[in-house]
Amino acid sequence: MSSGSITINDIAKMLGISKSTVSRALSEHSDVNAETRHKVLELARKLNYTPNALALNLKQQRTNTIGVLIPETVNRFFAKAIGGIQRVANLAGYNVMICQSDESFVTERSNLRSLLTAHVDGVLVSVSAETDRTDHFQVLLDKNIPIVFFDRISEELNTSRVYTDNYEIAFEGTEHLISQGCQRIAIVAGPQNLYNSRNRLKGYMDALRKHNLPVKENYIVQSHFRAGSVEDYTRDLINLPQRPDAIFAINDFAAIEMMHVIKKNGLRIPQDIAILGFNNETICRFVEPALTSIDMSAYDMGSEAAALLLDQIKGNREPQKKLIKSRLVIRESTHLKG
Amino acid sequence: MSSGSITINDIAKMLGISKSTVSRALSEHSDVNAETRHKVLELARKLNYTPNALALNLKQQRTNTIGVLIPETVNRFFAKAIGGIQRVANLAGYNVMICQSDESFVTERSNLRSLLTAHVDGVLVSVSAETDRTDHFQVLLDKNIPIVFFDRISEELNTSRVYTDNYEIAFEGTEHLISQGCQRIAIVAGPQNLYNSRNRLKGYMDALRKHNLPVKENYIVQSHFRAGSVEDYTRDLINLPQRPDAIFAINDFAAIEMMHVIKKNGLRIPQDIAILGFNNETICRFVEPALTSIDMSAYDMGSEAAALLLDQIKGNREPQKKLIKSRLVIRESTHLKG
DNA sequence: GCCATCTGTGCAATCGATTGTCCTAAATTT
DNA sequence: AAATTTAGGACAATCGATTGCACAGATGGC
Repeated sequence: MSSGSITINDIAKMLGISKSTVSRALSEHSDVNAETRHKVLELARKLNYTPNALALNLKQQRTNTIGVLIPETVNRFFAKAIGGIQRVANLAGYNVMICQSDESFVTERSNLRSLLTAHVDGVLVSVSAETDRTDHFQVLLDKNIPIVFFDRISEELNTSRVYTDNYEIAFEGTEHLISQGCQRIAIVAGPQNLYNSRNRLKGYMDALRKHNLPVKENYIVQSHFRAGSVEDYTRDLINLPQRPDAIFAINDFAAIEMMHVIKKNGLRIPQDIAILGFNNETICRFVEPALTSIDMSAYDMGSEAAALLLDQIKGNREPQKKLIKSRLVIRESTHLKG
Repeated sequence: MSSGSITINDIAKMLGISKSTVSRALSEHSDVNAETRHKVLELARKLNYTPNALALNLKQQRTNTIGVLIPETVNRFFAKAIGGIQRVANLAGYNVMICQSDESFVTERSNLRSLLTAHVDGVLVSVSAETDRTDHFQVLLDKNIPIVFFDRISEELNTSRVYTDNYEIAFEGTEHLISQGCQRIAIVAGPQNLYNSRNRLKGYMDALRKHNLPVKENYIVQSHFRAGSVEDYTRDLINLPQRPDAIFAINDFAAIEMMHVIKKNGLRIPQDIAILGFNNETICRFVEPALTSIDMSAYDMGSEAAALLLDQIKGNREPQKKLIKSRLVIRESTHLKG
C-alpha cells in the first residue's frame, strides 16, 4: 500500500494462497489449477493490478528502456529521427531516454555514464561534433549493452549501424553543380573528425577531379555546426579574388542564411552563385529561389536504428549495417540550364 | 557478478564484514569505525563500485527520472524547451524520459500510462491539440506524482504551471498591425480546446474591438497545427471579396509558406498584406521580407518548468504559477509606417 | 495393497540496496 | 571491582517480483 498500488502479495493474502501461486497464475505458463488461476485473474483485474516495474527491473536486470544519445534536439534531423525511434520502441514496449551532447565530447561521455547508471537495455548514438575517439563506448560494450550508431557513426567499433551514402550524394550533388556549368564550387565542410564530414568532402573532391576541376584550399570552409559564423564565412567566400560560382552548404538553414547574405551583396542566385543545401527541410520550397537540397529520411534512419537495436537486445548478436539512401532534390537555387 | 558489476555484498565478503556495515560506511552518516570505513571506501574506489540504481529504485520507490510529455519534437518550440528541461534535470541528477503525443489524445493518454509504469518521479506536460479533458492526468495526481504543465497548460487542474501571456501578446501584435494602418486583419487560430489558442484569439478580438474594427467570421481560420493545409487557407483568404490587409499566422513556418503563396499570387508584403508570425525562429531574419514575429523563450519555459517540477518532487507541495513573458519582434513583414 | 507418478501449491532464495534492532566487548562511572 | 554506558557491527526484514525445490495428496500400475 506504500505507493498506493496493490501487489502480488496483497492478492495472495486476500485469496489465502501463496504469492508464488499468484505469480504463476498471472504468468500463465505454469501448472496452476484452473479454478485458482481464474480467481487470481479475476481479482487482479478487479483491483486493477499492474506488476511493479521497479521490482521486475531489479529481478530481471533490465528496464525495457533504450537510451538515445544525440547532439541536439533542435537539430531538425535528430528531432525527426527521434520520432522514428519512439514509434518503433513504443510498439515494442520500450521507453526512450534521451540525452543531448550539445556537440560536446565531455557531455557525451557524461551522458553515457547516466544511461549506464539508468541500466538502459541498449543505446542509440549519433556522435558529437567533437568526438574523435571511442573508448567511452567500449565501457558499454564490455557490459554487453548493445549500441547502434546512426547517421554520425563510429567506424572503429564493430556495432550495428545505420548510415547514409554521404560520399555518393556529395559526389552527385557536386556533379549536378558542374552539369549546370559551375566551375568554381566551394563547400562548407563539417568537422573532419566526423566520418560523414570526411566522406562528404571526399565525394566533393572526387567529383571535381573527375571533371578536371582544381580542388582549391580556399574553396573549402570548415564549420562546426554552430550558428553565428555563417555570415562571416559567406562574406569571405564572395570576396575571394576568384569568386565561387556555387556553394555546397552544410545544411539548409545555413544555406538560407547564405542566400540572404549573398543577395544583400547584390549577387543573384543561381546566376552569380548557385546554392546547394542539405536535409531538404520543408522550407526549401518556400524560400526564393527555392533551395536545391539533399533528402535524408531522418525518420526512417531513426526507426531502422531502433529496429536494429531491439534485434541486438533480443540476443541477435550479429551486428548489421544498414544503408539509407539519400536523394538529390533539384530546385531553382541550382537551376541554370535545361 | 551477474551483470559484471560489483555489489555491496562483494565488498563485504572481501573484507569479511557484513553488508550493512559496508552500506553505512559508504553512506557516511552512521557510526562506523574510522579504520573500517577507510578500508571500505578504499576498496570501493579500487573496484570502481557504483550502487545499483535498480535496487535503489525498488527500495526507495523512486527513479530519479522525470517524464516529459509533449506534442512533437519536430516542433521547434518543444525541441528548444527540451534543452532547458534537460539542463536543469541533469544538473539535479535526474534523467529525462520523453514521450510524444503526436497531437493525439489517445497517444497522450497511452504515453501517460507508460510514464506511470516506468515510475517517473514527476511529469512535465504540454497537452496535445486534441486534448479537451483532464481525467487522464488525475490518475497521476491520485498517486501523488507531481505534474507541471508548460505552454499548453490545463487550467482545470491545480498544479504548477509555466505559461505565456498569449492574450496580451496577441493583443499587442494585433494593435501593432492596426498601428501600421491595417484595417482588415485575419488570424489563423489554433484548436479552441487549447487554453493558449482561445486566449490568443481573445486578445486579437479585443484589440480589434478596442479600435472599433469589426470582428469578421471569415477572417478567422481554424488550424490544427498540421502542415499541408496552409496553401489552401491562404488562397481562401486572399480570394475573399474583402481581401485582408494583414494576417496573424499560427507560427513562423506557416507564415513563411503563406508569404510564398501570397507572392506567387502577385501580391506584395507588407504593402498588400502584412504578415505576423509566431515563435521568432532564427530564419525570420533571413526570409524576404524579414518576418515580424513573437519571441517565446522556449528554453526558459523548459528550464523553469523543470525547476518547478523538481520543487514539487522534493516535497514543496504548493503549486506555483510562473508567467514567462513573450515579446513582439518587429521586422519588415509588418513595416508600413514610420 | 504397495510403490511410483503426477498435480498443485507453498517455502525460501534471489535481485542489491537500506535500516531498525540487538548483541558483544570495551570504556567509563561510582 | 561491579555496574552502566557506548561504540561498532551483525542479523534480518523490506521493497515486489520470479523460480527451483520440496512436499502433500490423488491417481494409477502391477
